[in-house]
Parts: sequence; C-alpha cells; structure tokens
Amino acid sequence: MITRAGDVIPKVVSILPADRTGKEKMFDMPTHCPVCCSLVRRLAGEAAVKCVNADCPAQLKERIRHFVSKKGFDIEGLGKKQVEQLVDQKLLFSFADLFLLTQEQLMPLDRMAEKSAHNLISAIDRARQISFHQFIFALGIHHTGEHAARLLARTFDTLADLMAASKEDLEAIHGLGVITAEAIAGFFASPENRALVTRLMDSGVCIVNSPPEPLEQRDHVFAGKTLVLTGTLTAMPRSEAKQRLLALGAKVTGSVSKRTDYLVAGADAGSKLARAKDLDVPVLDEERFMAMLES
DNA sequence: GAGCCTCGAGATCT
DNA sequence: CTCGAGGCTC
Repeated sequence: MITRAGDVIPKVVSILPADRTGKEKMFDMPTHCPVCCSLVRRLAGEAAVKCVNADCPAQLKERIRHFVSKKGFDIEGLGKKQVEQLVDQKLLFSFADLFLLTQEQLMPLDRMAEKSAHNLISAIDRARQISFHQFIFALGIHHTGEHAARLLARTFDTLADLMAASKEDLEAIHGLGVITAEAIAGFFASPENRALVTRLMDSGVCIVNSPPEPLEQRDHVFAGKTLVLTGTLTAMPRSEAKQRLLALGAKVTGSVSKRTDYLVAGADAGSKLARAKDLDVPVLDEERFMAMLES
C-alpha cells in the first residue's frame, strides 16, 4: 500500500521473508541498517519496534534531523535529502560533526553548489548561539520534547547543573515523571553523550539567554486570534480589514475550521456562516466587529 | 526554464 | 498531510 516506484521498500523486502507485515515507516530513509531489518522481521505486528544498534545509520539520520529542526538548533536548508547524503558520504558521524563542516566538503554534494553550500555554512554558524531549551531539545533525549526541555531550562541555571543532576533531583521537578527523569539522568551518565556535549561546546556552541519575547499589542482582543472574513463589509474593503487585523497580531485565514476564533460576517454571508454555526465558532456581525476592532 | 528541495500555511484526524 | 511558494541547481 505504500510502495511507489523508486521507493526504498523493495530494498528492505529483499532481505526479509515474504510474509513480512507492516512497519514500512521505519524505512523512509533510503538506507537501512541490517539490525533494524532483522528486528522488524522478529517483531512485525508488535507495538514496539526499535533498532538496538548504536551505529544504525537510519537512527543517526533521524537524530540529526531532530537536532537541526526548528525547535532545536533551527538550521535552515538542511532537509531530509541533504542529511541523508551527508551521512552516506561519511561527512557526519554525529550531530557534533555539523559544526566542523566546510563549504568545500558540501559543494560536491547533489543539489549543492556554491550558493547553497555557503548558505548552509552560514546557517550553521548562526546556530552556534542557541537558547538553553533549544539546546536540550536538540540532544534528543528520550521522553524529552519541547515541553520538558523548557522545564529543564527554567529549572537549571547552567548546562553543568543539568548534567550533574541526579535522578532524584530530576524526579523532584514538578511536571517531570520518573520515566523522563530516568531517561535524562541516563543520557548524561553516558560517557559518549558527555563527550558529544563537550565536542559541541568546543566547536563554538554557546548557550545564550532566550531573546526577550517581542512585546506586541498583546492586550487587544484580537491579538493572537484567528479570524475568517466573509460577506461584504461596508466600512472598509476586506483587504483593509485584513491588514488591520494582521497589525494587531491576529491571523486571517480563508476557511472556517475548529481552530477559528471568530467569523466576521458581512452582508450576504454564505456557506462559511453556516459552517461557523455548525462548529460553534463565534460569529461577529459588522457592527460588533468594528466595535471590537476599535477597542 | 525545468526540476529538485525545503519550508510554511492551512486542513484534518486523533 | 497536502499544497504552493521561493530559492537554487543544472
């Protein structure tokens, strides 16, 4: 059901018995590790399928993608394909190697020439300055996503403090469970992981205080809300209404969904009005809308 | 200029 | 997840 021409699945099939079932999503990276495949064969149909090989290239690629993702080091221009090449070409053996890459190494890669290579190098360079919670998230500690990472960053003053925390210290943090606490303590207990952290710092990575939250007009009723405009407005064209809403920090979208905060219904509103009523989205007529806008 | 890659927006499901 | 836009390579 998943197979498309040129897909990776046939490669996997060739080393698995014919009666194999499911678990294709383990292999959306074109290379695979023999240990993964044998596990899939044994565990097919069961809930937990995870490769136990520490050197599994598929896992390495996933870890790197996690590391560079927006909530982590936020390195733009590094997508799946490029990560794949970098690992396959043996330019990356861990995410700490990212900071050692040079433009010359990048340029021979597919879809990379001077411009892209240069852009990527500068993106990596900029990423050296990183906030504490993004740094923690990027490490890819089990059970530690964005929320836990922010919690830890708020609780500990420095990375050294976090690394020195015992399982008991971590369990005592309100909002962290025993499983997460154990995963974090376990992560930093590993000499390999501690070495990775050291290498990052040696490559010029610098944890900085989070930039101050941009203070907008957070007080306005529409700030941060999502609105849909429909029907004809008399006081101003729809485009102007949209501009003013955007300026207040609101979002204006085209169709009503569960996540719409208000539908603004001008004269002759049609199907969107019906849909809003259906989804219990608050509807504002023009008069009420104008009043709120001016408030 | 075509095709590849990445990214963000919006929609839908869970 | 899908779609479309934007940037870049070839």
